[in-house]
Amino acid sequence: MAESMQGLHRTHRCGEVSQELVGQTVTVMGWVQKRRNLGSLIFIDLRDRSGLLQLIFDENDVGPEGFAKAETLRSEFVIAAVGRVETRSGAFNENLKTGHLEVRVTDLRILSQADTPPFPIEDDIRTREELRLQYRYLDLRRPSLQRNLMIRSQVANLARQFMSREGFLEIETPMLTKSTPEGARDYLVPSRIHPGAFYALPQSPQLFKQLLMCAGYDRYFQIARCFRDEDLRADRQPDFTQMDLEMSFVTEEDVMDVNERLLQYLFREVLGVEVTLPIQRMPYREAMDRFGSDKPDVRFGMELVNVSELVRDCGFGVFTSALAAGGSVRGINVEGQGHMPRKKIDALTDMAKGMGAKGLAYLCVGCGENGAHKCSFAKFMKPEELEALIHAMDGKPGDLLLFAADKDSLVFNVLGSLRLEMARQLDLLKKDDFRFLWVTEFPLLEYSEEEGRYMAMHHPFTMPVEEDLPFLETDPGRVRAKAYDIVLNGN
RNA sequence: GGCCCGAUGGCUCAGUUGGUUAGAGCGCCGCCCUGUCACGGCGGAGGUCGUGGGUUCGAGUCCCAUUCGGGUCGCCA
Repeated sequence: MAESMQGLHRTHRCGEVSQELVGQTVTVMGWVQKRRNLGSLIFIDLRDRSGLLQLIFDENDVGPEGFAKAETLRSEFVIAAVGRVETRSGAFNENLKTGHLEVRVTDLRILSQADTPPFPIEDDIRTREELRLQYRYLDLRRPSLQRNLMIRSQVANLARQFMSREGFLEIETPMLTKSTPEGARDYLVPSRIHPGAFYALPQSPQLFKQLLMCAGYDRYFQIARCFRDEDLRADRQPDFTQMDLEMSFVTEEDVMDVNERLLQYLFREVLGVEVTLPIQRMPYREAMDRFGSDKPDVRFGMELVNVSELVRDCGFGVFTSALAAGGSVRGINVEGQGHMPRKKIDALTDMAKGMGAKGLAYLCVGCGENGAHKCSFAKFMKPEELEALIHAMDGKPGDLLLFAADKDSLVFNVLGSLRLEMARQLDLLKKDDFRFLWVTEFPLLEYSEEEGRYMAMHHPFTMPVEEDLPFLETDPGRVRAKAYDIVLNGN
């Protein structure tokens, strides 16, 4: 039997009950997180989006009827409680914002009873996602999810303030549109008026923002929903939100500057993290050479080393044939991991093979008997060639050197992924370390083996770098674009 | 779409070479408890082992099919 909240008015959220309110009467409403029944004393942790607050029920304060009602409280009951704020007379709970306080309840109403939830409403649960989604309204009660959506709201709010100060207009663009030739597949919506015809949902507001610039709106931004009809990944949604902006009469520098200052502002206001400007820049070519990725995680080193020239004439066929085919041989030095068990190295090899590599060459510096090297290809190389290789990799005794030999794109992919995998295994990725990076000078075009022609690497709305214009006809793959991406910790 | 993995009480999992009555922790229910906050104590309920078929004296366990889910690759600025 649910009771009405008639006549009651909430005075505070749970997390807002503070020291200054001690002695005052408050009215709080929320969900029962936890009940601790000690017989003639009942403690309830009350939850709302602001946090937890302990309620105490004593028959002397709440009366026999109220106490009997309190005894029926269970997880996720929605209740209203009136009572006096007190400093706890028992031990404090230092894990709680309100851990020194409690509310001694004088009036309790059960606004809604609840079934036992199918999974606990708390953080760090291991319940499978399918079940959480089935009970989405329960999952969304969990503090970490509430925090995510609250931060998102805060970010949107701050971004609007910032962009407005910078002279940007927030303009909404259509959802039901014609297909735009971007990389992904469009979502289609059938048209009622034109049978057989379809609207496309926008993959981005790309065309519209360019129209707005043509029309003289000068600076535009939008917190834009985008739709891409591709298969999902753990970190990929078919519809997502992006901060979209466009500016007239500006250079790349101006665009990067606004973006940098926006990020700095958001990180400062939301996380209290100070991002130092300007953000480091790195050409695409360098990012690939050093990190094997166009979105490098620069929180740690383990950079790729090109050893192609060193091994060009060595006796190891895997290396020489890859070079003969126009590829390269590159390596990474996983410092101090030379004694990694063979099984784990094999797992890395399998990972490389999964990405299309034929194998993975390894060298454990000085980890064999009597300080010899443990190495998958030592027998194909002269000792001095091996030493030169170790020297080039800056290998010290106890280091693990991993080599990939193939065409460049594959070598980058394999070593870039192994680099990240090793960093994960060695716990090198600190969560509170924020390393921004601009990757610049992306290639304009990329050769598609599937299509048998050059295609736009990012999207077809990118201006080529002026000095590369002569290569557009002769060597299209060489043309750089005025395209730049900002990367944070490899994302 | 290819390949790999999984499905056992409400949740998360264990279950040996096929062999008595399928277990654990948490949760849930009841009784007791005035300072708990992972409360504590005692007692209890709850599972046709995803579905269908097969092998066998006997299947949670082996085989086939199927459904659902996850990962990965393809795909995706």
